[in-house]
Amino acid sequence: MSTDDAPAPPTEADLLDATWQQVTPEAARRMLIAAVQAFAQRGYHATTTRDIAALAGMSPAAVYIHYRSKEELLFQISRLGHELALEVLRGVADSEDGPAARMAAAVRAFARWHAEFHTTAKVVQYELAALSAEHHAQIAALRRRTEALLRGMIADGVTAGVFAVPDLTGATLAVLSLCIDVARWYRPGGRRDPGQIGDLYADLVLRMLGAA
Amino acid sequence: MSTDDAPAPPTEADLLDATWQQVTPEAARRMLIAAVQAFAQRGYHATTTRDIAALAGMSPAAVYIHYRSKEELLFQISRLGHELALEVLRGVADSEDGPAARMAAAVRAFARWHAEFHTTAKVVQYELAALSAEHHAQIAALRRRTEALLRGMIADGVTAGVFAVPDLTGATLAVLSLCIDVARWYRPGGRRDPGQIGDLYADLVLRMLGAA
DNA sequence: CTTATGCCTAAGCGCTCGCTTAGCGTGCAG
DNA sequence: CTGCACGCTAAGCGAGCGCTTAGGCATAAG
Repeated sequence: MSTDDAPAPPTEADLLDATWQQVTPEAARRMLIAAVQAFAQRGYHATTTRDIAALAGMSPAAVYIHYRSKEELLFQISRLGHELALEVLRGVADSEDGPAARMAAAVRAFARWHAEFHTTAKVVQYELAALSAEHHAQIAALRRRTEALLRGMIADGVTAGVFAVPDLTGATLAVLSLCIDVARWYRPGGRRDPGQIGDLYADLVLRMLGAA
Repeated sequence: MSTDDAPAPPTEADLLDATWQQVTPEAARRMLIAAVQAFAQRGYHATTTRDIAALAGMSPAAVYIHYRSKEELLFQISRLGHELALEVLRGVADSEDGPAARMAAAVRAFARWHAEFHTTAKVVQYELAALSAEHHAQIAALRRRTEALLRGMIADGVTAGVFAVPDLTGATLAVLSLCIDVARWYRPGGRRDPGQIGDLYADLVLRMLGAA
C-alpha cells in the first residue's frame, strides 16, 4: 500500500469522536457517544440504559455516575448537537460574499452536516419530543436562532434584489425543512456523498429562491 | 347563528374518522384511530397498549381481540396510510394537464395531505423503524412506488423540455423530502392552513425544477 | 502505614410493560 | 327454552425497565 493514496473516508467512530471531543471526562464521552448511536438506531424510547452501557463497555450503573438520568443524556446530546449545527451556519453567515453566494454556502454546509453527521443529526432533529418540558424549551430557543439566521440570509438577498421570494417565512421554512430531512433519508455508502448532497441542495435552493 | 356561515373546519376526529372509514368492525376502527393518535403524539415505543385501549374506551385486553400485537396495529396503520398517500398522488398522475401543471397539482395535493392528515402522516412517515423486518419490506415496496410515480412526473417534464433538472433522482428525492417533512413541522391553527401550504410548495417546487 | 476520595461494578428494588387466561353477558340458531 | 359463538373485561404472569444501594479497588495525601 502506498502512502499517497487518497485518504480513506472517516469511519463512523472517527466522526463521532470528532463531534463530541469537548465532552469530558473520557468515560462520560464514551457513554454519550454510545447513547447517540443507540438513540439514532432504535430511537430514545426503544433504547434501554443497559443498551447504552453495553455499547460503552461499562456496567448499567455507570450511566448514573456521569448523568442524572437517561433523559439528561438525551438533553446533553440535543443541546450540544444543536449548538454544533448552529455553528455550521454561523461560520458561513459572517462571510463577505454576496447574498446568493453566502446562501448557497449556508445550504451546502447545513445539508452536508446533516448527511455527514447523520447519526448525531437524527437524534438532534427527531427525538425532541422525549425531552422534559424545561429542556425542550431550552432547545426550542436554539432552534429559533437557527431559523432566524437562515431567514436573515434570505431577507438580505431579497433586499439586495437578488432573490425573488413572495413569502419570506414560507421560504425559510422550506429551506430549513429540506436540509433537516437529509438526516432522515441519508444512508452512508449511498449514491451521493455528503459533499455532493450539499452541492445539489445549494443549487436547488438558489433556484427555489428565484436567484438572479 | 345563521345556517349560511362558512362551514366550520373539520375537527381532528372528523378527519381521522374519514381517513379510516374502511376499517371494520367499528370497534377495530376505534382502536386503530386511538393508536394513530397515541403513536403520533408520543411515538410508537412510548405508547403502551393500555394508553391505546383507554383512548378507545375499552379494556387493555380488547386490543388483542382485533390485532395480534401492538406491532400489527402499527403495520395496519402504516400499510393503509401509505396506500392513502399513494392514492393522493395517483389521483393527479392520471390528469391530462401538461407536465408542469400536473407536477404542481401533485405537489399541492401531496404536501397538503401531509398537513391536513398530519396525525396519520406522522405515524406513516416517522415510525417505520418500529416495524418487523417482514412488514418493513412490504412498506418499503409501497414507498418505492410513490417515489417512482413522482420521478415519472418529473421525467415527463424533462422530456417535454418544460423542466431543467440536471439530476433527476436528486430532484425527486428533494421534492419527496420536502413534502414528507411537512408532517414533522405542521401544527394545526398555525399561520398557514393545509391548502396554503400546498400552494406555497407547488410554487417552490416548480421553481426548483426550473419550470419554463 | 492509614485514611479519604473518585470511578466503577454486582445486585437488586419497585414498577410497568406486552400479552394471556378464565369467564361473563348478549344475541341468535335450533 | 337450551346451547353455543362472539366480543368483551378482570385479573394477573413473566420479563425487562429506570434507577439505587452497598461495596470494591485504585490513587494520593497525611
